[in-house]
Amino acid sequence: MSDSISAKSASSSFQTACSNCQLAAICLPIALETPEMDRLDEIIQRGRPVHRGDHIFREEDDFTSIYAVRSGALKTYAVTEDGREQVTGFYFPGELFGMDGMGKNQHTVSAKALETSAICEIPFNQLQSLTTQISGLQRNLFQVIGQGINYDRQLITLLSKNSAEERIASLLVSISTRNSRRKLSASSFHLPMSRTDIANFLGLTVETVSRIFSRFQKQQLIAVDNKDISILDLDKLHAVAHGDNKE
Amino acid sequence: MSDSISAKSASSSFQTACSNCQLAAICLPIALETPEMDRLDEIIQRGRPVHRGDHIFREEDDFTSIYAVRSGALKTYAVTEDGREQVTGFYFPGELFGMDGMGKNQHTVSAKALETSAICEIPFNQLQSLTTQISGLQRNLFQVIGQGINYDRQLITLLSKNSAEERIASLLVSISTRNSRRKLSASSFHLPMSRTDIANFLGLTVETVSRIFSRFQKQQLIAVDNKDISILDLDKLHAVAHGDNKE
DNA sequence: CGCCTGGTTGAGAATCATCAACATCTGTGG
DNA sequence: CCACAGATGTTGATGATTCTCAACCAGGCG
Repeated sequence: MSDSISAKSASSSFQTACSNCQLAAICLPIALETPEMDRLDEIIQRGRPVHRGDHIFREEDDFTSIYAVRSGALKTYAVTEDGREQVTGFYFPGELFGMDGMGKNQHTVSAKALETSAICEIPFNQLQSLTTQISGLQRNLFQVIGQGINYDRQLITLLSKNSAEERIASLLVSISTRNSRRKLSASSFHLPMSRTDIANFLGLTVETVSRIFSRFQKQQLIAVDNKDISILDLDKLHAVAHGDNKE
Repeated sequence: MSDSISAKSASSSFQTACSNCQLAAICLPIALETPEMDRLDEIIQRGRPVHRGDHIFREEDDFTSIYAVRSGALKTYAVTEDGREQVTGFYFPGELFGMDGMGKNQHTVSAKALETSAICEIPFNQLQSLTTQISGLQRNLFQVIGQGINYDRQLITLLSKNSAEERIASLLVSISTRNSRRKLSASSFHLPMSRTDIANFLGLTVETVSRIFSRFQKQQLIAVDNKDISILDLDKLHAVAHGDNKE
């Protein structure tokens, strides 16, 4: 069900103008007037839907654009020198990615669709010149970038300080929170990524992830049906995520 | 010795214009013409030297400026909900910090001097308006920010994938590399931060850090004299950092 | 139908944390 | 200038968490 939406409705779902897009408030946390929105709209390119496994860009590709997820989900990852993969992020509708390319004018990670997805491409040069014309847009852009930096910092703390249980609880809470920002269910959702991806992202092994999912289920925190997750006790899960469940 | 420099020479060392600053190439990786450099110079504020333990800014302070290290060293850190500290970075001369505030217009970390240091403050609003006037500066700014993002991503990978030995070797290699960019010795340097800070930054305990320093010393990779480090075998240390020393 | 990928579960091993004792360094006041 | 206290660093013994190796199960696709 979730991947039939974007595939078919090419002219409705995926050609929506920013001014009609329900995600605009998430992508662009400032209120733009309609004429300004339209100018932004003009530079945004909406490609055909990408399918599971397709790349939006690859490591070392030239950095030309940043991207927003319209529907679906994807991951970014880098390949370490010894050939292992490091998943650096999961992205859901309304979220921006691709800023990793700003530093060297080349992407430092690859972006791959986890399921059929629709993507908005925002050419960076054009966005940059728009920022000089639309007041507040530059500030806004810095802000969005800054949020990405803060998110990374949180991940660093998570990896550096938290146990496997805490990491996994945090991820579930994070997905739940992001879902509710998009007016979707905070308690029941489908994980688009594999256990391997989750493990990789959180710096754990698949086995550990699997075990902890089972443990959480036994503790009545969540119900797991393969990739379908129901959060049964969000408060307690939140407590586990923050390590304040022990005392 | 290292902390008597900036304390005394208020008018020479610490009032140097950007155009005379040997670090300019590191701070601002574009070549600016002299008149442009001077305009940048005008907005940059050079405060009095800060001393060990002084804060440059604190978590939740308003975000007004980004900063460059002129001399000395500092760390950024956040305090987690349960009151523990998470060190998020160490900064050496020529390096920029403070971008963490862009996301919310408030700093999300605190910045504290590890030793007597001189800091350049660059008011962000003024920098932003300069970017509209000096061609290439905006691009440059994005680039510097992007480098910060890439650095964070590397840290994420380090924390997620690497053993304690690999993390510590990586940190030593990183400091060595950054030293040589500043034309200082890549093989012999003074660590400005405590073992506790190192451990915290790398997601380890002090004991583990201490043990691994000893181990590296036994293996003739480094010589440790308290906070003075000599790298005896950089190649091998590099190999340890990348985990390709085992086979 | 059977293969192959992805996920689960178990047993044993390894790494790193914890607890504890002790050494060293710093700086402060007598 | 020395003595002492507190902070910082080192080392050892023990234990917990997580990884590794291995077997097994389930589902999707040719």
